[in-house]
Amino acid sequence: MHSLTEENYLKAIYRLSQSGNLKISPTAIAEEINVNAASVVDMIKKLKEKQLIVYDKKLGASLSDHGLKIAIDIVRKHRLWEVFLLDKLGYSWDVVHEIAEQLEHIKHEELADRLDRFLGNPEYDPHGDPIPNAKGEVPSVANTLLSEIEIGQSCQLAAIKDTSAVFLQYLEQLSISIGTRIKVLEKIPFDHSIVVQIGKENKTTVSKKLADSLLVY
Amino acid sequence: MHSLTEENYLKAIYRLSQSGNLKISPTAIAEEINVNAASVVDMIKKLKEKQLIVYDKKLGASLSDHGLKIAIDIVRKHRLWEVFLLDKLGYSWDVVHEIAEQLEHIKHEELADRLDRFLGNPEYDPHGDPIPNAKGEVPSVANTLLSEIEIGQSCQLAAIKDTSAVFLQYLEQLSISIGTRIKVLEKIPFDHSIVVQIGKENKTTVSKKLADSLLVY
DNA sequence: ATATAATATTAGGTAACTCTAATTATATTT
DNA sequence: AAATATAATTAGAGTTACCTAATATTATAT
Repeated sequence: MHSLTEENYLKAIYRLSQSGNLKISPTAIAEEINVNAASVVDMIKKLKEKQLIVYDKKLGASLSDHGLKIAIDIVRKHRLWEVFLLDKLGYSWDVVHEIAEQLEHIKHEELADRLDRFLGNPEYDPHGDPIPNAKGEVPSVANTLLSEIEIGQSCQLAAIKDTSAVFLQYLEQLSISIGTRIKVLEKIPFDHSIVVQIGKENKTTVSKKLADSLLVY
Repeated sequence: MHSLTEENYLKAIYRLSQSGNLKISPTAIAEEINVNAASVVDMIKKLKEKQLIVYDKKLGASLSDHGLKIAIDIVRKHRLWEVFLLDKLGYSWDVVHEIAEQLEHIKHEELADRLDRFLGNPEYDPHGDPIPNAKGEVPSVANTLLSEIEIGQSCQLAAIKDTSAVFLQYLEQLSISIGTRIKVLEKIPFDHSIVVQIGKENKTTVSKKLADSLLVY
């Protein structure tokens, strides 16, 4: 069996690889989970011995088949619990993540499947992230940023690239949630700010940084 | 903050005191949570320093006000999660306990209250144990054993005193669950076995040991 | 190509929780 | 009351996961 800490390292490596990180270095992992790089080196050694990852100083770390399976399983549970907390317990977007960080480590073979069925087999979590199915297959995901949408075009929010509380609270303030229709009205050359219309609301200006955190289709 | 391990020790002390244990000794705690008595002595020292328990070699351990509050909170969460697992996820009686052992340690102020509301504010868990409310008040509980019921009398199962899988599976086999009506038909002097009628079924003989594990009203 | 900066690694240590074995204290028998 | 059994405690050590500080390696810039 693998410990909670091991699971968190595997998840971190998975997330880094998903966000297109070419080389997953000890420092990158250290930043991801807020530990010292020296600790990461220790854990890399351990996970390598357990054959959950492959590590090469040049190429960085990557998950083995077994490691990937575990990581996807954690992510699946994390996202299912998020749906539960939001849909069933009425939690708000921005709190859900930290509780799911704890719930994802609850162990029981049937648990994820039962939860999945209970929630109506959702494909995406409250942040728009795809929920892997029981086989570990991951639904496809939008890969266009709001910042890439042309002037005059409309799109819908599919997912977000940041889950920090400040970010989620700001989205709430802007009345933006998954599925919200956004029309790009103008792009400011000076700082790449974008003037948008959110749903049926009046127009607002959002920063490049925000537009780079929103995935749309 | 208190660790998962500390919570488990507090819960153990609470459970021992609830089951009418006069003196809660290191050995008693050690047996309750399957650790070595020497480890318990260490932890007692720690919990005493944190003022979560009071300990006296003669009188044994007991919870302080603060310790009691924490213990009741854990028990509350444990039992609410049990209801969730049984009612919502369709788990069977005998599995529910071990998963709730993990879930009870999930931390978030509002969690227990939200779960409670979602489940419809249940007063008893699947084993018939009372669920403390948000204020820490514990609903009253039956305290008559099936073995104490007179011949000819009927009663209903209120709660059980054992949560082991073998016990729960045997109950299931006998079609006994919380609320089941049981009539005492005969008592065998030789070994104190009891002949009972379970619900509308034919009569069955159950051992003294079983009759001592069933709380009725 | 060398100096400088950044990263990776090793060495040594700490905290939490566990254990076994040895010791001391308390009960129970005889 | 002495002998014996049981329980409580202390001492010493192991494991996991973390840290800091020192060193080695690799990349970047001049």
